[in-house]
Amino acid sequence: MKISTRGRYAVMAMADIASQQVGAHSAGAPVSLAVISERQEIPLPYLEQIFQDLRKAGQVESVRGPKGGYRLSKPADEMPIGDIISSVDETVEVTRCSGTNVCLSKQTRCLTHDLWAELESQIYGFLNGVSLADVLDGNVSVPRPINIGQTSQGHEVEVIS
Amino acid sequence: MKISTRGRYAVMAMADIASQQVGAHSAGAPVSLAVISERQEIPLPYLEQIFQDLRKAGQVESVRGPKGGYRLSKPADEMPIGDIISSVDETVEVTRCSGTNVCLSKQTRCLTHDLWAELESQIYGFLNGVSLADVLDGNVSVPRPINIGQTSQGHEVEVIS
DNA sequence: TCTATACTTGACTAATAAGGTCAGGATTAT
DNA sequence: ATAATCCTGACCTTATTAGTCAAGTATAGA
Repeated sequence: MKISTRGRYAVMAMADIASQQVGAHSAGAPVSLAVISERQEIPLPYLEQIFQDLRKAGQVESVRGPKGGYRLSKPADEMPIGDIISSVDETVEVTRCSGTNVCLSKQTRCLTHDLWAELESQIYGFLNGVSLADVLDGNVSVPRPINIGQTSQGHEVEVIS
Repeated sequence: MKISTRGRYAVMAMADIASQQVGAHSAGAPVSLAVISERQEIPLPYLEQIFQDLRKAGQVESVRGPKGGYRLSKPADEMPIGDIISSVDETVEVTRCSGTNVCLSKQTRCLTHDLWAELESQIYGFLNGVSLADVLDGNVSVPRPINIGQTSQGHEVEVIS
């Protein structure tokens, strides 16, 4: 399992823009892709591609012409990382019998299905619980789920303190 | 981001074996790959490949010859899904400057690094908190992290009850 | 002992997706 | 005008995934 460069680059670039903006305001001079490309070491044409997705998803606003560039469409603390990634990365893929196709019988195959669905939900939950501002503040770690319910005997969830 | 078929197939196959075993015992007749292949609709030669990994990682024991097959090396409730996936899937990949190479300067680029590291940790945490027995029992959903600490202003973590 | 059933090994191939490039066009500040 | 930008879509190259193949080796049972 791995994270695509598109998703990573998108977050890096958005963080770059956010770091250029004064305070939490989304105003200020737009940041050009040429500059981001150089600072973050991302190929310019690839960035252009990625920013089309971000723009279409409403994450950024573009300003054309000289001195143009992009700025965030919202303050960084109202911008969950999950939204950024969803904008450029097509969803988290899961199983064969996924999506609309609901499995009728509770067979082994589809029991595992629930597992992937829950994993997907966990990932989205995490990514949507972290904002771009959190990333800039280095404020990213999240308390581990507390084990309220039953776990099968013998298998303990490790809680890191 | 997506889950490879290797990882999925491994869990499906392990769940298949576990479902054939009486109770939580790891004893009982070994299950042949031919049977798993048919039940789970996984190509036999591909399964053979996957099971070599599982065996080398100590997740299963093999019995050769007629009436042979594989059985779990441990009771299903002592077998975290994370271990199964790690056995066949090489690790969760993260960033460019990952692994041993620690970033010295706290630049934008490496701030995002912390994010991916934490995501990885979350994923492993989830997968290791669910056992094969949990999957068979349909007992997979996990309480959402409780928001103890500070969140940046304006962005609220949604808690599903 | 023979044979069929199974696991074992490792090289090979085909399909897909990821990652990135290119050529040009549209807009606008100066 | 012109240069700096964004905008669009097709294209290419490479790595990975997914799967195949061709040989083995071990062993239960007739």
